[in-house]
Amino acid sequence: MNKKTRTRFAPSPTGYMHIGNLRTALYAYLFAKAEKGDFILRIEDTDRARYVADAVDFIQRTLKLAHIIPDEGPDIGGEYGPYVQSQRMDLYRKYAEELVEKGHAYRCFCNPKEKESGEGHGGYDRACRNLSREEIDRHMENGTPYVIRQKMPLDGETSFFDVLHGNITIANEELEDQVLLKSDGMPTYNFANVIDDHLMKVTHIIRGTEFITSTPKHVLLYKAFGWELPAFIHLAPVMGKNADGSTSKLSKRHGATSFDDLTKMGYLPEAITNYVALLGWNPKNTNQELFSMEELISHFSLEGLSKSPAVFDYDKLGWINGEYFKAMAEDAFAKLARPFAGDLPAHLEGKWPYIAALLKTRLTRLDEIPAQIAFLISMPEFDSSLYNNKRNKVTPEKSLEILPPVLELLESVPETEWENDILYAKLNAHIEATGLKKGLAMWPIRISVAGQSVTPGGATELLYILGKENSLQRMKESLEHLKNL
RNA sequence: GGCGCGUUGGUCAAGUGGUUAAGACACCGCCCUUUCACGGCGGCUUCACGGGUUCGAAUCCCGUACGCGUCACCA
Repeated sequence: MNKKTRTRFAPSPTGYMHIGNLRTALYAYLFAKAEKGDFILRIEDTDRARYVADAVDFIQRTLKLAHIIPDEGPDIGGEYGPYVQSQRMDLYRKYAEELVEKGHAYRCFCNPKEKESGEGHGGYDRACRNLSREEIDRHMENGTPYVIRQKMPLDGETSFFDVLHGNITIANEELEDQVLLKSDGMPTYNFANVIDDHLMKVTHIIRGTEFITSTPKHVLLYKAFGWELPAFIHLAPVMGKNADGSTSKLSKRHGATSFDDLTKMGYLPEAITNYVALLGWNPKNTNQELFSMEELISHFSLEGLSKSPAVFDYDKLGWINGEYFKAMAEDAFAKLARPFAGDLPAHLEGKWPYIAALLKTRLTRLDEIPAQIAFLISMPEFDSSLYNNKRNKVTPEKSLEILPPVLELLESVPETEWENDILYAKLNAHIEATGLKKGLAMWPIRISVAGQSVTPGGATELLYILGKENSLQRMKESLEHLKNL
């Protein structure tokens, strides 16, 4: 029987879930679940200087929102805890000492500030490899601060197999004697990572491509301990598009790049996850693009991962988000969208479900709502050129003929019958009686009450939303403007 | 600069020696239509370049260019 698949997401606590990190977490999660394995969350907080309070909490909340659920982690526990590296310091020291004992590492008492500039890795660090027993003891007795460095082979090469990239080989002389244990007793990423992945029985390491060149160092560590190597999967970065058309690794200057930012703009967590999954991965044997988390899991495979960078595209995210809106039930959408509409006058508040239904198929994200409904709250200034419409052969002059009788008709409609269907039926009857084209008559009506050419909903829908009094008032004022041309 | 990784349309991408080189977003056009949207139909634009190998190459090999990563007591 094969070993149970175990993957992990190992962020440092920065209080910010970059979309690239989220994607890494998602792939690790999807793979683990596709293989019926475990996904674990581990916090890599070994850099005291960069620690951000509450960041762990933030990470957990974000993963939960994105439906990426760890099987083991800081708040969940598990067999291989603790899952926060700062709580595992004794472990790292023990293993570092073991390496020193075996001759794969050594204490280095050099002060980095003394490092000669421009000499590459050949200078200060390796000198300590040859310290005599007496010199080491003397330093220890004096309490000289030290770090533990990995003793790299000086020749030969180290290679490893990457699932995406195949065999990768790097000459050992390129590898410097990296620090394993810092002078404050904390391990470095490159050390803690190996220890924890082994101890936590991680079988597949899924992480960013920035770690590809340090992987040989990790491999050497595994070998020094005599541990079995996990599988490596190095993901290409997520890029952002720059103003000049070039691309670079997605960062804040490209706009919203955190999961949090995106949800605040009105992208659904499910839509974000769906889109992000497709940014660098494609399912085999299907052109499907809309996936629930369950479908993502059932379709996921490492073969679908792309090894070249992918550019984050807000247009496509918007399309997917829109598809999610369309798939929603009307009442659920109305409820979800309401907070984005801001304060509404009472007469609009009551009609929110109706308004939301019209908005549902027209949105790419929820924060577009205020701009879409602003005209309902107050009549915009508009130019009479809006009465021109070539398809329906409408002109301002024509409108001036059409509007007065319509106004008269609408005034006769009782408040109680002021509903879309009734209004439509009455207007339609009038239109047929006068021999007008439907589009020709509806256009000026809509413009006269909306003051803009593009609106959510047609003429009668807007009349209904605005209400009789408001509609007629707007129409009268518009008519006055038209007469004064 | 050394080393490593990458390169199919504007973007995401399928493709694993023989295809009219899928599909999606965006864009454009048409249809539908009480505007827009939705929906339907159609169009535009691609294998970075140069050499090989082969009957045949987007697919294999070698260069070149470009991009990215890395060279920390950061992860």
